[in-house]
Amino acid sequence: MSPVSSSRQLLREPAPGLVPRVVAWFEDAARDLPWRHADRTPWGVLVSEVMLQQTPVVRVEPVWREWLRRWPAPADLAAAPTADVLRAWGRLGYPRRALRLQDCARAIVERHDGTVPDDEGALLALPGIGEYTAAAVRAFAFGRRSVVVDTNVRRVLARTLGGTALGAPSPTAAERSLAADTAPLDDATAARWAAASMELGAVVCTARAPRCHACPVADLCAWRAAGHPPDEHAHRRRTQAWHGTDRQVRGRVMAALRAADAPVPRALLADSGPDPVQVDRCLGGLVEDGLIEQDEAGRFHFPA
DNA sequence: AACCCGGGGGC
DNA sequence: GCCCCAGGGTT
Repeated sequence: MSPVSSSRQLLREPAPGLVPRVVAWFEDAARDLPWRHADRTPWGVLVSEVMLQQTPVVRVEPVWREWLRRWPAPADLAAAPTADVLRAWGRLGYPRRALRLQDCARAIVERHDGTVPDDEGALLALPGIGEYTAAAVRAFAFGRRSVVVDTNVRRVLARTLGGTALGAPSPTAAERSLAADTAPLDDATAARWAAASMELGAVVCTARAPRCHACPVADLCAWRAAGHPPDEHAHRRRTQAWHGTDRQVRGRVMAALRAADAPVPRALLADSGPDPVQVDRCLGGLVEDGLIEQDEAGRFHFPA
């Protein structure tokens, strides 16, 4: 590296040492996850990223394995009965993701000849692929530079560089800018940094009980240096209600249909919630979302 | 920007 | 019981 590019790098880098040390730590500490194996495919990476949206790794892994066994390529999922797709999704949660993943597979077949695109714009245009997932697929499937800003990266940067316990309640332009400035310029290192910073947040720099003693950059962490001040946005974070909500009722309906091998009459779904009006509202919503259908006899089932 | 959308496990 | 989790889509 020339002196000129070296000084540029140093000036650009918010905290000298952060990136190389986290990347070096990752070389040893990386969890052995199937979508990281050498024989991974872009499709497998994409599927993992969609499943990992709001669902922890330990619950995704077995479903991912079975999923890739059954539908190893986008064309396979595109051709599958939607009922099979929703059953295979199981209890990962947010089942609309399963519908979007199948729509995504169909779009890949139609627009890209069955091959996962490596272009960020093309990825973003696919159903269920947002800013984070497009960047992640580019980095992890294709080894390309992209700025990955997930909840882990936001927390790691907030702590090490910002000196705060957590990021803002929702991602800000300042956070994206900081992440962009932190990401190395070359493809290979940027892709490693993306994976490494996420991993650090997932297993060491965790939200609840961070393991600072095991952190490769504890000595340069601004949050640790400041004495671990509490989250200044705590009063603004709303924890989502669960008991008695439509989401809980919808989940019970989906679980009942997964357990059934034939269309289910409305009467057998009554215990999905205490309030019949709410149950009907949720059934209507699930139909609206394309997650369930109603036959001539009024019984509910998954789409064919 | 705010809201909706599952489900489970750690503490 | 509370909080968090490799977010996306809609309004």
